[in-house]
Amino acid sequence: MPERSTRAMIVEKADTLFYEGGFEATSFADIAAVVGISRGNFYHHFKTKDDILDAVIARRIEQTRGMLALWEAEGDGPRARILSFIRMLIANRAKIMAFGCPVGTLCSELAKLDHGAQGRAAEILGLFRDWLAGQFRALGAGDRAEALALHVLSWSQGVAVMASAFRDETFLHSEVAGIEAWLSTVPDPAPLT
Amino acid sequence: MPERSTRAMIVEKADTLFYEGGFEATSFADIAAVVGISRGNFYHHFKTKDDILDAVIARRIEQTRGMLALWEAEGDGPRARILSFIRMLIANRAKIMAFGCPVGTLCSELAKLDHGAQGRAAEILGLFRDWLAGQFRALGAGDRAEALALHVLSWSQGVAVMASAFRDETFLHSEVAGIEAWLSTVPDPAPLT
DNA sequence: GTCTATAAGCTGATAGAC
DNA sequence: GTCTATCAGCTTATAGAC
Repeated sequence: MPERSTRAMIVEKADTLFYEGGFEATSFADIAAVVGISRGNFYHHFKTKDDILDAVIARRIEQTRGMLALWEAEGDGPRARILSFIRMLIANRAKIMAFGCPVGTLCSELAKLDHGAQGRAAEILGLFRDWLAGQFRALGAGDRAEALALHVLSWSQGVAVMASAFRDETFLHSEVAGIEAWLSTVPDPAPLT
Repeated sequence: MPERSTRAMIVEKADTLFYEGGFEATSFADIAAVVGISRGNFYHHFKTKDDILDAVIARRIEQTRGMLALWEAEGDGPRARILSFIRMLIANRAKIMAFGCPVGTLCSELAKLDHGAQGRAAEILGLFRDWLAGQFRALGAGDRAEALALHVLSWSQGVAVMASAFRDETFLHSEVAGIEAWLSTVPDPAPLT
């Protein structure tokens, strides 16, 4: 299936370019140049730029599902699984300091563009929220599981924004340590939220 | 000074458009249409689009300084002053849910564009950080004042990203309540950070 | 200080040869 | 399935009349 290969390559490169340069600022010419095809050929695979965005979001949803399933399978208990999520901030720190969180920044950009795909992009955050809520439930958080999940997700989004604004790796590490310390108090965290 | 008036109007309208639609997606034509001048006239006041961005950032820095000075003058003690900052999230909730935080989203966009003004935009966050750190010092936080300031700033950035991604006002209110509850434990906050 | 007219280049998108 | 050639429209930016 040579067709699927080229198409998959376009989506993969577009994903990276949308992340590192933004959706609107990335042109067909940019993607075509990286993939190594002509602009004309492009339209054999995708009719509009929005179609590429849809494919990129679908790819990210699929990859997120795969990652969550992996953490679910490999993590030794819910606390360790939540740590897998938090430590993404460390594992991807170079890219996060340069470009922020791929999902958070895409949601922000699409919101400003008043783009119809904004809701679908937010679904990726929803996958993390639901998975994290499941882990907190397993920790005995009960009704507060979803609020705790949103809190961790929100905290990590804030860290990503700040780390990229200030390009400050020390801050990133100390906030991750803060999240981990907070997590050790769950399911009975102090005053929060 | 009729010149300054037109120039000031351009900066004011550009500020709003950059916030609500993004810097790159906003064209000279968009700004000119809102201000009510021709595109040609535009270049009498600003030579390049980057010049407008510089002016917008300078305006935001000035307005932030003014706001911080007001909170400083009117706030009844450091705890009340920090609450003034936190409650911006509530006061501006409609715009935050639609477009995120004006400063955080601008920093994120400029980072992706690899724009030279990114550092200047981050200075606005720096103003908040330094002011908050001063308040935490006044609360007796000592050496941890700056870390606590960054934590509040980061927390509020995360809330802004999540509130706009999910368009969820309930979440926004409950996180603000969480920040306030956490603040009441300072200068001796639990496990944190 | 504001306007119209215009330039050169990039944008997303199309048509049609191979 | 990939290419070249082309389109209309928009972009930032300039020149020059009033």
